[in-house]
Amino acid sequence: MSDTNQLEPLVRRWGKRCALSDTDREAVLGLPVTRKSFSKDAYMVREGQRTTECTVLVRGFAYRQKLLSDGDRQIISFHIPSEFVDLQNGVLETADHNVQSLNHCEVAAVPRSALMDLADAYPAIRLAMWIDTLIDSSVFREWVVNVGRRDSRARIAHLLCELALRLERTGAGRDGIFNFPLTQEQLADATGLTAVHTNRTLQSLRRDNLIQLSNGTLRVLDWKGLCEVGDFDELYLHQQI
Amino acid sequence: MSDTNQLEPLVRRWGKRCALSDTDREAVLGLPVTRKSFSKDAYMVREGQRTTECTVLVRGFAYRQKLLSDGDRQIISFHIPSEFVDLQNGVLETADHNVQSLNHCEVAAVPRSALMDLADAYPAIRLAMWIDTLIDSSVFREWVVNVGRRDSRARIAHLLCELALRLERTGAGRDGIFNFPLTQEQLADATGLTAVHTNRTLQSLRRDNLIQLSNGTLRVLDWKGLCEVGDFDELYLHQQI
DNA sequence: CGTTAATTTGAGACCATTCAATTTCGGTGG
DNA sequence: CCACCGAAATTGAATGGTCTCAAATTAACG
Repeated sequence: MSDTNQLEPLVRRWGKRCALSDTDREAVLGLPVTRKSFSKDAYMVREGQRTTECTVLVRGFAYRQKLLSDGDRQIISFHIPSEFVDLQNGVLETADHNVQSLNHCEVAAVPRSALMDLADAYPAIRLAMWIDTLIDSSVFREWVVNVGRRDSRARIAHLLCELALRLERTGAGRDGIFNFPLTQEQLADATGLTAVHTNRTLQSLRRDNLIQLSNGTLRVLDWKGLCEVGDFDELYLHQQI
Repeated sequence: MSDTNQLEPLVRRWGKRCALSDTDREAVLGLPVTRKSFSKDAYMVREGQRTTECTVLVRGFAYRQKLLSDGDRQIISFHIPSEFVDLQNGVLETADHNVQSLNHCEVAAVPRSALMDLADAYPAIRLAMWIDTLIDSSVFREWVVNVGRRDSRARIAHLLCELALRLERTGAGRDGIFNFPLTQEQLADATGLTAVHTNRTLQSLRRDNLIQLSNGTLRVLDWKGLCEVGDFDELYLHQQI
């Protein structure tokens, strides 16, 4: 874990999607990176900031959020290791939202210019990057639907389906059991509900033997049932596997 | 209007953002396009479809939407002339949502392969395309916030602010007066409300002398006031002008 | 083992929904 | 030009899902 390249998981993930040549691979692994760690709830990116680098999550979870003028918060996405938390900041000049660590995080920060030079020089990498941002975009669209048109049970169920599937696909869980460090308040901020109602909704899902959730562990007891309740269709994740 | 190139508005819009050389410009204008028209409420793209082309809106309005299993609809974005309604379909294999015309539309359809070849050959154009998709993405994020955390007055006000600003920026309105063909049901589907409550909310905004809205015409009477109510900050549109 | 964060519970209030009926608007044909 | 029609907008009243506010319980952590 220690001295292997921080960007190895990224290359592995991209490699599943696009055919990467050895040259491509080495170009990515040769990127200048700064290792950083963030303690729980730290700000990794702030809205309004000029963009100077992009951040690959190596260990831990992160989330994007926006604050309203009245202090309310809406979480916009969650991120797991091997994902960029702010790839759009390689292209856009100003960050339009905040990124926070969910727990202790290790990241690799890549200077914006180096990343863009890489994209210009390597078509396959550029494509992988573009696809990353486009899948992000698709997830945001699904979240608009989730908070816009689903009731509380469906919202929570849908979010759990998404996270469970993404965790499983990256090997971060087995048999429907996952390390799941989200608080109920964070689940609430991601689904547009209050923490209190999120609590009652989780109880309702537990009562129906769809999930177990406690001590930072999520157990999906009934995947089909949970998908049903959450109106979940994984098409939007574009996981061509 | 008739025989000038359909893609002229697209080139003009991109030119404001990135420096395009004459070669760039001509390359775009030389794209093979199919002109199509759609009558009101026609489907331009369907979820699940294999992607074969991308569509530039030349005249009329369009919107993206997803349907839930119970038939409910969530509108995800609106589009005005000179914008692609589905640029991500140049890269992703499968459409993950529907696109519908709002009124009579004229569009230019560009084959996916031609568009991607262009992107590979012309760095400036590729960047313009990437930025387009990234701004889309930023708008989706803001919509997550809008439907997730704002009350009905703020949701409607915010949506009106966004559309008014985008229309004004493309020269499709002056002095806060816009051609605005959205029905209240469509406003409702975009904000996650019911048509009935949207109606009452609009009345409330009218009562406060913030807007007039009737006969397909929107008049913004108090821009600052409307921004205030909608908690609107245009940063997310990334309009570097 | 104390202290704070996170979860859970209860009761009442409220914003938005539902359902149904009515009115207005826009377009069409006689 | 008026009568007609369906779509869109408007209104009312009752219902309900979610919120608010507070307090109590449990879990996490140094």
